[in-house]
Amino acid sequence: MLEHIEVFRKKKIRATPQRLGVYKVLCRANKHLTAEQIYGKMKAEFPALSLATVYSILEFLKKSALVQQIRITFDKSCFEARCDQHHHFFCKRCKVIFDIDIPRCSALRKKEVDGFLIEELQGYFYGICRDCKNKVKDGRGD
Amino acid sequence: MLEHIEVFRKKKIRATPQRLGVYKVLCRANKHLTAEQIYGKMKAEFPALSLATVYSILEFLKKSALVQQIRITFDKSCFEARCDQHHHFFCKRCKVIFDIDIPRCSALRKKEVDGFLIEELQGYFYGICRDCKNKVKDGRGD
DNA sequence: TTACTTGCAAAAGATTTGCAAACGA
DNA sequence: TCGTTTGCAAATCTTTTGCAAGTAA
Repeated sequence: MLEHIEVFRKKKIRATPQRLGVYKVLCRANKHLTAEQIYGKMKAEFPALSLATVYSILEFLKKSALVQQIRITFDKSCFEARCDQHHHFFCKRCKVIFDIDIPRCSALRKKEVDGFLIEELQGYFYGICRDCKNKVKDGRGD
Repeated sequence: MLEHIEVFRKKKIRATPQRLGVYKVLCRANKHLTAEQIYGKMKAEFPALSLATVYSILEFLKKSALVQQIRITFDKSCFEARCDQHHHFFCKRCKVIFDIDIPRCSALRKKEVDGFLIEELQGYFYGICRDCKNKVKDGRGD
């Protein structure tokens, strides 16, 4: 796996410690974090860091196609260091977001529908995740 | 078409003028409106109306399955008086939201994937709509 | 009558902005 | 050096909340 700084160099992105920090946190977490959560995970290493900077960096990394923003709940955004096409599942019970891949669906692959040019698709699925479903089935309503 | 008030009666929903107003505005607009836009369209008929009330009514109508909320852009929610399953397309150029129906896609119909129970799906498509695409093609970059 | 709704004002929470100081290349 | 980035504080914008007054059934 390419060192994070190498990823930046390849994209000709100026590698500041804060930018690398945000990117590393997202890569390592390997899941969906809010700006606030990223900020929290960076505070130890960057005591002077400001939340506004995290937002600004996330905006920049989005434009650089290193980070993706999703808004699967109505309250706040999450970010992840994965930019290939995939979809998301939100468990209404445990509130966790899962990645889902639906490889074979022609409708989701079309680049054009009714003259509309489709550049990007975000599939947001809502329901109950496997673990929560099993808990309910077993009568463990925790 | 059922009178709006009849829809409410069938669902045993108390029919206040403001609730009917929000619902009518959404039915008549037949498109996606923000809370602010709904509020704007109602001001003439309800001078005392407050935006907080619009939000509260929208929340209520959502729970009553008369209204659906979508969040296809990162900045604000839109509401529509259509609750059947369909998806949305956001034109990056003219910023308009379109409804799209993708009838034949098995992956989108599954009720369960990998043990995950899917209760709802929001498909958000992003791209260039037909009109904007044609304008670009014709060299009319307006 | 009475529980539910509305209007209002204020609060909350996420995100953005403006600007001076700091910094990477 | 110099244009870019960061930190900070304040602003903005959407949405929510608490509560008293009003209202549909």
